[in-house]
Amino acid sequence: MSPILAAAKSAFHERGFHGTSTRDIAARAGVSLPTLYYHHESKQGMLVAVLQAAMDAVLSRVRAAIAEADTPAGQLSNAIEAIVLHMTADLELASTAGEFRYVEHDHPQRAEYVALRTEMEDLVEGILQRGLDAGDFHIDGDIKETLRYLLGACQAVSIWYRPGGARTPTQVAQSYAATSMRAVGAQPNTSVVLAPI
Amino acid sequence: MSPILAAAKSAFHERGFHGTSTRDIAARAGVSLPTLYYHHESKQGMLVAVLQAAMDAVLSRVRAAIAEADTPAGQLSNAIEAIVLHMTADLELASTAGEFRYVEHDHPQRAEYVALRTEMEDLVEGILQRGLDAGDFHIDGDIKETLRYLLGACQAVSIWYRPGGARTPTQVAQSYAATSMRAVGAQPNTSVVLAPI
Amino acid sequence: MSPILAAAKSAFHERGFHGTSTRDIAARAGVSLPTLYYHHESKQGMLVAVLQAAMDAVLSRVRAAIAEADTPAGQLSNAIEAIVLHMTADLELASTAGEFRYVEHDHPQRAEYVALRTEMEDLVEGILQRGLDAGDFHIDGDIKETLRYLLGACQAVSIWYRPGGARTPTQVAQSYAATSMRAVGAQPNTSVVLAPI
Amino acid sequence: MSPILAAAKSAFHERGFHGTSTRDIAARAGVSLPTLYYHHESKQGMLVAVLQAAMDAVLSRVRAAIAEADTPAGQLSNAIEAIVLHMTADLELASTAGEFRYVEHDHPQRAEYVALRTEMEDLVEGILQRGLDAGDFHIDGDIKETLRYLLGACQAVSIWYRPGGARTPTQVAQSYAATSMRAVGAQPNTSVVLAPI
DNA sequence: TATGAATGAGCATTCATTCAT
DNA sequence: TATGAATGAATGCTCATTCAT
Repeated sequence: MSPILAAAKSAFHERGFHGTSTRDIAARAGVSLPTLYYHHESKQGMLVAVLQAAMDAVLSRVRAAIAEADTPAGQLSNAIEAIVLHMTADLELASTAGEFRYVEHDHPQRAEYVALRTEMEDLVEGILQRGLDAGDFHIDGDIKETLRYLLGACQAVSIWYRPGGARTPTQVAQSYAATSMRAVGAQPNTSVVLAPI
Repeated sequence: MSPILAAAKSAFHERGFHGTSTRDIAARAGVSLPTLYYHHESKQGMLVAVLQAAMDAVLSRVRAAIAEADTPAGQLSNAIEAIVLHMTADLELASTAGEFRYVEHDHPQRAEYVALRTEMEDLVEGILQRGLDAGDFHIDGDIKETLRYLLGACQAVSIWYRPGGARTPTQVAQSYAATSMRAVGAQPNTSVVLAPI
Repeated sequence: MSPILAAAKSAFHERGFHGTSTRDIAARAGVSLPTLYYHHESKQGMLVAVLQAAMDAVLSRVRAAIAEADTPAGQLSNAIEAIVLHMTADLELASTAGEFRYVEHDHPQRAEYVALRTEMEDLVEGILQRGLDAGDFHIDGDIKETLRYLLGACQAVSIWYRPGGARTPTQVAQSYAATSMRAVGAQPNTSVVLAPI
Repeated sequence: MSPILAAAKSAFHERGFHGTSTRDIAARAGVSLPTLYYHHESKQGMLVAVLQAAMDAVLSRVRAAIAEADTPAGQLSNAIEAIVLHMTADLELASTAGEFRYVEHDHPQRAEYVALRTEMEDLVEGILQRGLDAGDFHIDGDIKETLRYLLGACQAVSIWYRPGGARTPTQVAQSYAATSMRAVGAQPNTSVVLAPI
């Protein structure tokens, strides 16, 4: 990630998209204002670039995490761990996801980002579905609602987690995975532990 | 809630605090710009007023929901339902909670808001503690982590929920309550159903 | 004309629309920059307002000038005098007509301005037509081409005329009227002299 | 004319000097921005170069047009035709003359340009003077005023003329020449017809 | 000859806020 | 209570120009 995008990421994390000025970003990146525009179309373009980097990162981690297990329970546990580890590994990056709402509807890369996000949601939904079909999971209510419940809990990690706190990323990830397993009526999976990012 | 605060609430929901201009708010409220300042100290003052209204609402509902049950399981189920119903009852109001981070640290009412929020977290944490002590709940990991897991899942409702969707507020609330019960290793509570807000 | 529009008129005259900054205008008007925007939509809005004032002025003068004569020759002579007097009376105002090309095609008032301009052209063209029909005028070539020839000569006055020069506005106007009469093959009209503006 | 100057000419025609950015010019010319500065001192330098090319073109045509006739009437008619043909032959080139006002007063080539323009004006003024002396022309008012009248009418051609319209360049030129002859009280000259450029 | 990368200065416009009424 | 009018400061962005390569 370029110094400019790293600066944008950091600024968006601290102040939000609309609370961040392009001068903020330039100062953090140690470049002049016009240099920002030599490398990026607009402030919104920087946001989209950061969002895509974040989504690329989490998506590839989730894919890998799923591939490392062969039961729905193992896959869900691994996926939740991967998502939480993504959150804690780069809080600034992960937290910008909430700023997606400020991307204009007709932005060229918006649909692309949504497609990636949908792909990730579909990956987890697929696990849920297979776990239900196999009788490994037991939920009531809508499968999509359960999906949102799980992903919502994980998303919130970026709100409260601070590095150097009482719990390590690995501890948080394992705890969230175990809680998620219970939430879908499965036995907690303890066999595989993902390495911290 | 005054027309001005209702306008602010709506604007903050749609565009975020920094994305909302005072002209936005005045136009939505149908008043002139200076009228805003007759009733409120600043834009930030309007945000704080909205946040407090939201916290007052959810806190009183959660208190009432807890009082209606006498077991940790029943209380937790009711509390989750209350929180989710609060989210769905006034999406615009509930969603502004995320804008709290933009309240300046030395704002007079900031501590007050934090105290209310802490009170609500403590209420739910107390339920968890009593449920664990009684052997009704079974979690691993930190109790505060579990608390954040549950509240994070609920908070996210304001991100994806849209009125008029496939699921009614009551359905969502019951589904979230049931999932939360499983998440803490308790039997789903089906006896009490809160009325929609 | 408001101080702001007078400032804009003067600045557009000296530096052209694109060469004029809104700070130029504000400084000339003795107001702050935002005050400009309290009274006008945009820089372009100020240009349009100035253009319309100019067109209103010349159109009403031309209408009156035509009404004061009852032969095509007298009307043409008077109309040319009126146009030239308009040019010399407020050089800054008249010279902005050339900036019309920078008004965006979809500007709300653009069509309105064009309509007024067309009305003025039609007034003069009508005189030409009646003079030709009556045998008072003798041209070869297209009537519209002759119209453009006459109006083009008059328009150029704003390029070279400077107040306080060797010739008074009245002298210029009479000279232009006489030359125009010859250009359309009519006898110079010497009976009526318009008062200077 | 180099691709860069051709691009500048076209851009200045469409948007004016101040409305044209160097990026506009570079993009039209298909070169990078610094390449512009390898070939030209500044944006203003490009304007001056275009202006000189235009003046060189019209001046040589007018000189030749005058040389082809031996009476003031013939010379004036030919000169007007030459000027109008110059306008219609390269509208973009001719129309930039109006941007001369944006050349800074101390620009090295400014005086040179003014000298050429004065030479052209003097050529036509000389014709007028000789025609008056010979009793071929009859004007009232100032000779310089008549000069400006004629040149102003011609200059305006670049404002309204569009290639492919109802009238050919030759028709316009002849019509303008004939009108100009009448304007100076001379008989229209029909003997010599300049070839279109 | 050409250009990728950079920048100080400036652009039109909007910001939250105030004040006289 | 309310607002027309105003503004200092900042906004996102572009300008003409330069420099190292």
